Amino acid sequence: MPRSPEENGRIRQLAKENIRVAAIEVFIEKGYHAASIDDVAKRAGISKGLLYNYFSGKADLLKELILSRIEEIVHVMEEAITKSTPVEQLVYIADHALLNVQQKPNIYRFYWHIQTHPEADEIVSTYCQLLKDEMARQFKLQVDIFRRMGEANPQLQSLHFSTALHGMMLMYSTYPENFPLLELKDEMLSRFFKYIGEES
Amino acid sequence: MPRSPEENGRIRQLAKENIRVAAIEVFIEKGYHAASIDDVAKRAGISKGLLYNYFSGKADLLKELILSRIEEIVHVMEEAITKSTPVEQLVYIADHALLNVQQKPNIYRFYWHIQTHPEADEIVSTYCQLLKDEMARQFKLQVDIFRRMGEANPQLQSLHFSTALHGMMLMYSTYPENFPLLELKDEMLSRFFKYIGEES
Amino acid sequence: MPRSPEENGRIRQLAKENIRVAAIEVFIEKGYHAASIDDVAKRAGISKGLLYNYFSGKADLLKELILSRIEEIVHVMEEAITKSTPVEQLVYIADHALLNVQQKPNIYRFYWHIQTHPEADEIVSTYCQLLKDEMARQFKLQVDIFRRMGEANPQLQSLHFSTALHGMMLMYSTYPENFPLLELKDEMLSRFFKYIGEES
Amino acid sequence: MPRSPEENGRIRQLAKENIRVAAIEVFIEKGYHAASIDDVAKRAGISKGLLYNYFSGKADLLKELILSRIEEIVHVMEEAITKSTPVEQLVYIADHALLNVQQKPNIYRFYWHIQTHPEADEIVSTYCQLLKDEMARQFKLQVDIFRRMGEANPQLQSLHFSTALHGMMLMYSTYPENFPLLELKDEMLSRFFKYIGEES
DNA sequence: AATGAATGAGGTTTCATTCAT
DNA sequence: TATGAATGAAACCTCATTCAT
Repeated sequence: MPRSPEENGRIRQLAKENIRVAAIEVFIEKGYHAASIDDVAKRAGISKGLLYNYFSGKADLLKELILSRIEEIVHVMEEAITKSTPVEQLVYIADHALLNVQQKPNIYRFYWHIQTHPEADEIVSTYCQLLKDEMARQFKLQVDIFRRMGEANPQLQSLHFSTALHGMMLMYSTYPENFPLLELKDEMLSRFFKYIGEES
Repeated sequence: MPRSPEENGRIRQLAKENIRVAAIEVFIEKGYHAASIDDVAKRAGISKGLLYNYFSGKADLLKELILSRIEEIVHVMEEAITKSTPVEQLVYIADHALLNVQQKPNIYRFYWHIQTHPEADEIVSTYCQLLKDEMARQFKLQVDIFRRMGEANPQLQSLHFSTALHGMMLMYSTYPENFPLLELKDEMLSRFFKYIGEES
Repeated sequence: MPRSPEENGRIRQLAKENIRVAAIEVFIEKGYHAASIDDVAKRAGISKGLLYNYFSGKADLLKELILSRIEEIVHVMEEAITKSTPVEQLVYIADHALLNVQQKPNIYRFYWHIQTHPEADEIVSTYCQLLKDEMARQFKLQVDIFRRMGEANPQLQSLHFSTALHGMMLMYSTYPENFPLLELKDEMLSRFFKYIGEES
Repeated sequence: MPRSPEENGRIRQLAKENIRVAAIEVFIEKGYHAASIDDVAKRAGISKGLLYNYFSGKADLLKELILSRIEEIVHVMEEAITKSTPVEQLVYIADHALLNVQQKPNIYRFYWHIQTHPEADEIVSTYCQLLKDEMARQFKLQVDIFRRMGEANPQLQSLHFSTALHGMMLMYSTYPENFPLLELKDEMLSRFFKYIGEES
């Protein structure tokens, strides 16, 4: 008696998730290019063949990871703009970004790594561009926040804010030991808002 | 009439430099992993075999590039500390860093990429660590500069300065189009030093 | 209410026939080697697993197709010898062969292809040999027909007849466009029998 | 001291020829699709890698074989039309074709095999088409010969001639044992020309 | 010093076949 | 009877590296 289609669908979803988790682990450890499909399959505890049942290749695997990443990014911004004041919105963005890099520095590092890599592979290139585009879109929203704060040059302020944030994230993810992330955040926010955030 | 040993050494150095230049070009275009030795040799206008005469392998090539990079970094700091005041020293550091990323964004990008994911073997990993170590050493020197400025928390200020700088460099090298690098630098420096740099 | 054994057998036969039809279609389109079991199963509208319920593998599938082909060939000759005169018998053979290649040039092509290159394993090779043997047996029967016509060298005449026929079939199946199959047949038959066939 | 470019060129030509010979042997034995690159390399006594140094893949290998085949075909027709009378020209064509199939039945079989195969591979498809095209072009030249003989329907006569010839070649190459090739040829030529060829 | 022919390990991908359900 | 998830062997291809010349 065959499995029901729903049961099969469930199995597929679990298997794909399992592979995605394995893939990001391996990609983080070895880098996307140095990682082999076999590495990923072994980590996921399955055969290479099965991996190809779910993903059409290494590029497809990366594509799906990037799409997930994009969703996360979108989600954060959506949450941020529900806050009531511009300052709170920016603080939320900063908090979230730093919390994220603190909890998973390697993931932040990995996506930046991917984004800074010259890409021979058409498909990967395309999806990396999507990620860049989404970050650009998010940046525009952040400019709006600064505009609502009445800044004279919201574009520049927003850029300043983002570079400061990414600078921290980058350095934290590269040198996570003894990095005074919270102090630095407070320092930065106080410079921006003459105000010291007391939240997490 | 055989060449003198010194002459031979000089020729050898020129040949190696030629290959190094070709290598970084190719690595930047394709990425270290995707670049082939043959690509590098062709770019340098020599045969694969001859390349192996100068470098013991692909990893060795990358190693030497990293060592060159370290030398550059050391050199910049050495220049910086010849300036007479701490502010001038920091301004020199910032100017130099930004000028550098502006002229060769891909080189900055490439080394950061390499540094955050030593995709190659053990030996490259070791030399990447050297690069990190050098950057850490340089950071300590920068802390001293801030200390000489009489800052209460020179460590934090220095970190703040570096993160801001690297944030800019990172974002500029990723999105070079329409990036107001100089404006942003002025904005940053003015916040740091209540002062707007009028240099280059 | 369980089905009777006969009913089961009949259903099984229908299922196998369905798969056979799908298989020859796919084999003709992609070639035996390039065709996948999954292609065949999809074309038949069933799952891979079920296909293995009816056929023990890809080679077995081809084997059964060859056996069907042999049956067809036997059948044609059986029909032919019911005709009353040798000439009618030969005309029937020629008509049938050419009608067949005209309607299904690809099938003729496929079996000739298979026969001239048993690309598969031992077992398929064996069954290809059966097909060759059957064609040899049929050839002998055709020699008898020529003998009954009183030909001095029936063997040679029969061979001449067959080569002419297969030459036409081969060329028609390879270049089906604008091929004057019927004219050519008339030309050939008239040379053989001083007679022009007026049938379809 | 490096080899001179000419020496290298010579080595390359020898190596390519060696591989071509190995390839056609293996393709004949196993069929193009069932043959693996490794089979060919082993037969040629070289590594897979070297094979890829000379040919960009299996399809490229076949391409070159087909191009050689086309050259041969062109050459035969060029020779034929140097003969003084149409009959001599046709006799030359027939003799040459049959001599060829007699000496290398497998090669004739192989190229027909290739030509009758549905081809997924774009490049192979293209070059097979070239072969077909060349055969079509040659056919036109043959029609001219029949026209010069004053035939009422040279097109049909030429087609008849070709189908008869290919029929023989096909059957001989499939059943080489005890095949009365020469007798059959004489039979055919005498029917065409009321004349029995006394040559080779 | 200089070449590129040659190797072989390792990577990606496909697919016939098995098997739990 | 029926499904498709799962396997693994084998195919194609690339490229760092070696070596005869």
